[in-house]
Amino acid sequence: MKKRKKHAENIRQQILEAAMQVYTDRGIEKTSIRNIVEIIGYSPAAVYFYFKNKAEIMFALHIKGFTELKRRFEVLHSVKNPLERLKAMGRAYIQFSFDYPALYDLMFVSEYPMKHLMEGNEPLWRQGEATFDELRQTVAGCIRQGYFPGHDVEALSFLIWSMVHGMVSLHNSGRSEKAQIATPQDIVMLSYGEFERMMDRL
Amino acid sequence: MKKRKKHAENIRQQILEAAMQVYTDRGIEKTSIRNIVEIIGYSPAAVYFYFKNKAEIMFALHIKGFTELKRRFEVLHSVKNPLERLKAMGRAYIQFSFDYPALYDLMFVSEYPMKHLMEGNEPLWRQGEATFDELRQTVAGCIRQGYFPGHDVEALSFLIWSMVHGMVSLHNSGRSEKAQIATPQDIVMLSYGEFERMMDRL
DNA sequence: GAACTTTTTAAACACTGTTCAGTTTATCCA
DNA sequence: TGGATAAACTGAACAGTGTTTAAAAAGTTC
Repeated sequence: MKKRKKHAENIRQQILEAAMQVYTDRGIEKTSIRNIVEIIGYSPAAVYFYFKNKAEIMFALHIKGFTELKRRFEVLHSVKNPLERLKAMGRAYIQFSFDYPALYDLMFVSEYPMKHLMEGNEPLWRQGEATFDELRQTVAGCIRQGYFPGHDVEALSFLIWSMVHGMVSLHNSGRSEKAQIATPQDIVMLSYGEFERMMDRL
Repeated sequence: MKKRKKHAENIRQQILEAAMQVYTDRGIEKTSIRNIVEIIGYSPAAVYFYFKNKAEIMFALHIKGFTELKRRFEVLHSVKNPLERLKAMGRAYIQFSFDYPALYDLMFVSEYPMKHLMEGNEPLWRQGEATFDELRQTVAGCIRQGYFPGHDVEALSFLIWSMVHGMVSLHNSGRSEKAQIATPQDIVMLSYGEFERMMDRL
């Protein structure tokens, strides 16, 4: 019967929803198997029928993050000028990190999802690669239209990603408070503005 | 008697040395109080006579990292041209992260040391601020000599720090493997080279 | 209704950071 | 030197963690 499969998938989703709830509301420290299952009224051992281990749960959560980020990027396909689209992607990326700081951490900082990948046979970070490819395509588009002369697509793409990730993760971990201008979020936006102007003159 | 104080300081250092050993050799996961004290033959409860909690131990460890980084930066004071010094600082920063990946994580990624700061009365991240100020001074020197016209010292400094931190932390967490050129370390060095050329034309 | 399979759980294991009531050890003063 | 006082240290426990295992409950099939 396929009712079984449907039920199993249902419980799986319930576990993930509860996990997401605990994780975003109470943080990584409080995200324990026992705290997750108490929401849906199951025993701790039950989750091991649906997931291999905690790393797989965290991995599944990090995929949900990528789904949302991808959605935000797709809207920007309407921006035809590749440089403008590139800038907008950066702003969208930063805004995503402001909206979902915990999720961002899971996607781009935490060891947990990567740990799960290493446990598998092929350590391919598909979600990360797809997102990076979106960036790479846009940078390639810029170069095709004459922007960034003399720069390498691969290295430049990684540079741009590192740029925004660096700002966002320093801010996220409470390490951006030393710049004396305005709020910590502002230093991120201001510095990104500086970077946009850098790109203009690249 | 001051023999007491000396003894106490001695044990404190022994704990920190053992902690550093476990942390760098076996990773953050295995860095437990019990694993630390078994090296020096003490009971787990003993460390709470010398440290408030584990966060304080990790904080002390992260300071040792800053001491080494500062040492590497100080050598570069001999480089008189500020732009050249800035570039060299970036390379030194990256090299430091390659040499001590676990320590780097503690200094610029991990929540642990920041948690300890929050527990204190004044959450001032002195080590981070001092290092950032070194960067700020160099950037200011560049601007004084006519480099980076029209750019803001504060925002540009944060941008540069974010740039190298982003590359390094993405690489450190195993998320830089998607670029198809050479080894993961190479993509960091290549992208940084790209950034150096960007700065030249800023 | 019996046989069989899928799902769920209670209980335990080996860990973790931390606390607390004692015990041992060292220092000080008479 | 002996006894009081303070410092240093420990064993045992608490509450928590991820995970495994055997057994029980529930659902499906004949």
